[in-house]
This record gives sequence, C-alpha cells and structure tokens, in this order.
Amino acid sequence: MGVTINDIAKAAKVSPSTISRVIANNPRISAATRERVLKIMKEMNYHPNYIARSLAKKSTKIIGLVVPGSTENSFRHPFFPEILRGIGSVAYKNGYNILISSANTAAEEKQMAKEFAVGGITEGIILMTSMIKDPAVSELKKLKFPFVVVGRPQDDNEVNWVDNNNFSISYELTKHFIAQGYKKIAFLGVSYEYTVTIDRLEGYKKALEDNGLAFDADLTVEGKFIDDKGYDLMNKLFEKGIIPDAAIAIDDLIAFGVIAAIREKGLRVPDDIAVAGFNNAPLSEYMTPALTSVEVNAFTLGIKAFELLLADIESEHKSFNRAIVPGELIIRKSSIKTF
Amino acid sequence: MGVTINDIAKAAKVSPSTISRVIANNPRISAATRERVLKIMKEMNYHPNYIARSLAKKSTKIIGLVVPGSTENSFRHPFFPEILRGIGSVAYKNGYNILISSANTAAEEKQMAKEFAVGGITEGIILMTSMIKDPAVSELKKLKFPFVVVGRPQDDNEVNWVDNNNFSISYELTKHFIAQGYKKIAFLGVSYEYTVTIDRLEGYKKALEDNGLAFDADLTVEGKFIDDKGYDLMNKLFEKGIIPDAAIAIDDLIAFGVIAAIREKGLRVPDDIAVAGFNNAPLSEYMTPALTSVEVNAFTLGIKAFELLLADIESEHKSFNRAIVPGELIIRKSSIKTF
DNA sequence: TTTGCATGCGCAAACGCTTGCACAAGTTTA
DNA sequence: TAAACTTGTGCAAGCGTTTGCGCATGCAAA
Repeated sequence: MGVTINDIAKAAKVSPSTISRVIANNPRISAATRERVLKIMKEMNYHPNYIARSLAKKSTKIIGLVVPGSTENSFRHPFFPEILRGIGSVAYKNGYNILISSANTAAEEKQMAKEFAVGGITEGIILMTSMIKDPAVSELKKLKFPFVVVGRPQDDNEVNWVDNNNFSISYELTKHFIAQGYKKIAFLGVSYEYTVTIDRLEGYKKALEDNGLAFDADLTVEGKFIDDKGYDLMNKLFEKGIIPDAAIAIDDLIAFGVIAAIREKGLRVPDDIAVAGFNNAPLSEYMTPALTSVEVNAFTLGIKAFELLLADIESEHKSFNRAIVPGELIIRKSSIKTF
Repeated sequence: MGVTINDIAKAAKVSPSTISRVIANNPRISAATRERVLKIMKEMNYHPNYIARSLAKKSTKIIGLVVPGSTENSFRHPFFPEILRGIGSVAYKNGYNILISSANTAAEEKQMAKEFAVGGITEGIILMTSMIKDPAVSELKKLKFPFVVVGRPQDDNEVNWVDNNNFSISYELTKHFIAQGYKKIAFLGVSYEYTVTIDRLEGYKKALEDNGLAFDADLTVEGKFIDDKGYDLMNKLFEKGIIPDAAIAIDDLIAFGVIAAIREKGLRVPDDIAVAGFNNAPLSEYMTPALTSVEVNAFTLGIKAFELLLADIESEHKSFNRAIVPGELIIRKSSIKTF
C-alpha cells in the first residue's frame, strides 16, 4: 500500500541504500543525487516506515510511561496529568513520543514494564509510582533497562528517581501550624505503602518533636490518595471522639473532604479547625477559605524525570541519579488564625 | 542482546516457524512440542520483539493521540486528562496502547498526524481537536487513515466524531437563567475557531430568541479556552460600562476568573450577577458559591472515541459514524436567585 | 607513470518475526 | 489396498529499513 524506499530507488534509478543515505543526510551522497531523490520522494509522497527503521536501527524514539492503577483512576488526580505535561514538554523537544500504559495491580504493572522493556518498543521507562516494594522496579533493575521512578523508592540503590523534598516541606508546613499555637494537629491520609506519604509523616513528626509537642498516633489516620475520601478519614477521628485544632491532609482532594466533614459537624474552618493539604490542586486557591497547600511542581518533576531518563538512555557508562524538586509552602486562609 | 525466536528454535531443536506458531497458539502444533517450547521460552526468559512482529504483521496495536497545542498546555485543563482516562479505560481492555503526541501549531499537528498515519506506527488516530478548519483532519481524510475527532468538525463529511449536544445543553442552561427572570445574560469566551464554542453560543442565542429576549452582541466576549482568563474577559465588559445580571462562561475555569472580577468590583455572586460555566471542573461543587455548570462526561467521550476508532480500524467496509454524549445541567448556588 | 586517497554508489546481510506452501508420516474412507 | 485426508513441522520469502564492505572512478602526489 505505502510507497517504500524500494519504489523510490527504482524511480530514481539508484539503489535503496542510496535512498536511505539521503534520508540520513549521509555526506557521501552527491548533491545532485540528493536533490533528485528528494524531489522524487516528495512527488511520490514517500514517508519512512518507522517500524522498519526501528527494527533495523534498534531505536524507536519512544519512551514508556506506566501509570499505577488504571489510567482510568490515576488521571482522576491532577498530579498525573501534570507529570505528563512535564514529560511531554521536554520529550517532544528531544524527538521522543510517549507510549502510555497502565496496570491495575502491582503484578500487571510489572508485566507491562517488562513488556515495554523487553519488547523493544520503548527505549526507557518512567514509572509513576513510589511503592515501598515495587515489583516493577526490581524487574527493570534486573533487566538493566533504563528507567526513572517518580517518587523516592525505599531502596534507591541502582535506580534513577525524582521526588520532592517531602520530609522538609512537611516539616515546614507543620511548623507553620505550631508557630500559630496549634497543638493538636491531625495528619490524615498516610499510606504505609508509599514513601511519599511516609516521608511527609516523618517530617510532621520531626516538627512536633523539635517544638516540644508529643506525637500522638491517634491523630494519624491511614488512607489512600485517590481511593479514600477525606470526608471519611476526618469522621474516623470524630468517631473516636477526637477533635483536633488543625488537620494536615496528605492531598488537597482529601482536604476538601476533611473540610466538608468539619462543616457537617457544625465547626468552622479555620476558626475551629485549621486545615492544609498537599499538591496544591488547581482550584485550592479559589476555595472559601482558600486552602493552604504545598505546591509540588509536578510539571517540573515530569521534566526532571525525562531528563534523567534521557541521560540514562544515552549514557555509555551507567550511573544512577536523582533530582529533588523543592516544594513550596503556600499559605492561605484555611490555616491562618483569625483571632 | 535479547534472546530471539531463533535461539529458542535451536534450543528446542525445531524451526523458528514452530516457535512463532506456538506463540500464536496455532492449533497445528502438537501439545507435546507446545509444552516443550513454552517451557524453554520461560527458561530462557524469552519475550517477543514487538517491533519485528509489527513489521511482519503490519499491525502494532497502538493508537495515536494528537493533542492540540502542546501537551504542556492542553493538559492544564482537566478536560483532556478525562478524555485520556476514557480512551485508556477501553483501549487497554482491547489490547491497545496509546502513543501521545502534541503539536503547537495547526501545521505541526497535521505533520504529526501524518507521521503517525503513514509511518506505520499507529493503526488509528484520535484528534483531540475541533477547529473549524483543521489541516490534520483534511490530511487524514486524504490518506484514508482511520481516525476520530473529538468535537464536531465543521464539515463532518467522511469523518468519525464524538461530541456533546452542545447546542441544546447551552439552550437549557440559558433557559435556566431566563426562567428565573434574568434578562441581561452575558456569554463569555466564545472562540470562532472552535465548533464547540460556536454551538454553545448558538444554543444561547436560540434560547434568548425563543423567550422573547433580543440577542445583544455587546454581551458576547470572545476568548480562548485555556489561554485567556475569565478575569480579563469579564473586565472587558465592565470597561465598556456593561453590567449584566448573569454571565455564562464557556468553561468553569473561565467562570472562576469571572467571579473574581465580579467580586473585585464589589458585586456579589449570585445576588448581583449569577454565573455558570461549562465542563464541570472537579472542584466547582466545592466553590462558594458552588458553581452551576454542565457536566460534559469527558470520560464517556473518550470511551466513545476509542470505540468509534476501533470500529473503523477493524471494519472491512468503511462507514463514518458519530457519537453524541449528552451533557447534564448541574444547577448549583451560583445561578440561583436568592431573593 | 605509478601509487594513494577521496568520492559516490551498490551489494547483500541483518534486524526478529510471520505465513503460504510443501511435504512426510499417519489415519481414515471407499 | 489404493486414494484421500489429517496432522505436525520445515522452508524460504517477505515486512521496509540500515549499514559494513567493496568497487569503480577521478584526481593529486610522488
């Protein structure tokens, strides 16, 4: 169906190799033939077949993106599109396209990663995950295939990764509450499967400690980023008869639910309970009250992830690198004492 | 480097074709050899090379997604990730992966679409665009390559598309305002390059007309989905000395800016000016006041887009189809008269 | 005039897989 | 018992490129 390099060769009365070399801008081709071939290519509306080229060159200019859970679920959270934005912005500049896959279970994720790696279709992989024990990570490590993971892995030996300074930014946020005199600060949504939430929890603990406040496990509620609702998490506290004076949610979307629960109980934000989140959801600033949050610069994380991946793909001598993108505390009314 | 089908063949002392047939589950292979080969494949950690397979089979199981503007910009708006979610949810079930590309200009977009189509790497394309004159659309039409566009094209001859019932849902929304007695209803953010905004404008006009209100061009402000800010658009009205009693924004994100402008002028929403948007941004319901909007079901749009594409790819006898996903009017406080 | 090198191009193998055809051996049918 | 199928496998061409090597030709240096 399509016109191939051979068709052009015949039409130009040269060999296919010459055509190939014209395409590759090989200097050993005379200007005359080059012009002639290019003209014929245009006339015959020729376009190289990337599959065939990839097979011959063993290079596809495609990177794989494996998203945790289903694309269906993950992209519900603005964080992932933002990462994708970042990756895309620099990938295209470097001539790479992005192949997305997703997996519902950790096993599927590992399988996809493996297929991407070993199937010859991608040159590198970005894992949008940061689970403590990630089968996909160990698999890729074993295969010695270039990859980068978004989120610090528990064991970061021989892996490239990007992340925020979750510990210190959480420390800052907690300090911000303490400085205003809040003493009973809840922490909602920690999940012990993900380093990101653990790092944030640790930052919170350390800030309490450094300021003479005891860590109270009862003020910590476990939960999941996307699946759980802040509304439920907050109510778990209430049901235990605990009423904190401040609440840090692991994510803004969780925070919105937290606020709803607080209001349903007839309490006010921030007057009765101050609230803050993480990840600075696009509309957090428009809320009433505007939500204090942490801008994690997911866009930048995406950029860095790609850059690290590219370096890995192109490097002769392997090394493993990381990039830490600082988060920024964004203080808004939801966490500011009004009295 | 990788172990190939030939390596397995040698190890199993059969021909490569036999291996290939085992992989393809060809019934002409005896159970005995099948088992033996499978065992060896596992032992030697064999994985088929998708590039080679694609070249031989002329089928890649990859669809292309070309997003307008840069991924960088588009994914800023929640609409696109939602579409992607939808596409992904059904693509993976059908064994397809998604290759994303993006383009800053219409020309680049056409180029990318062409490369995807003719480069043999994708089997079909989804265009996330709905420009009036879309070079990518005409190109793909010319190439007779399977594709679906999200958003009704101006000339929908020989193209598959999915869209909302923008005209009637906008009609409904406008009627909702009129029914409450609003008379001076502004329409912000129409862009004459995109059918979606034009359809919505037309629905608005028709609703005015059907209810004895004259269409006033001064109440319409041009603008762009993503690039323009609602704040600026609303102020354009104010600067002309026009104070409407209601405002329909082409998008919720625009509506947020509109509300900001209204408040800055010392007016109240909805008491002084009622406001509504489109596309039901994730957090519109959390705003104060909660924002009236139209749920466009982008997720479903994505699903339908893929289904149409798949049908096109697999069909022997070409036909061109469309799917119209109804939007739902979601009335919240921002558009309800309180007095 | 010989040697040597640069230039311009073609040959053919390779990339890893699929598949139409052929063929031998075994099994059924007439 | 011959003919006709069925079953299981191999052969080899093909998918559209790339690329190492080789071979003319022409020109400059010795």
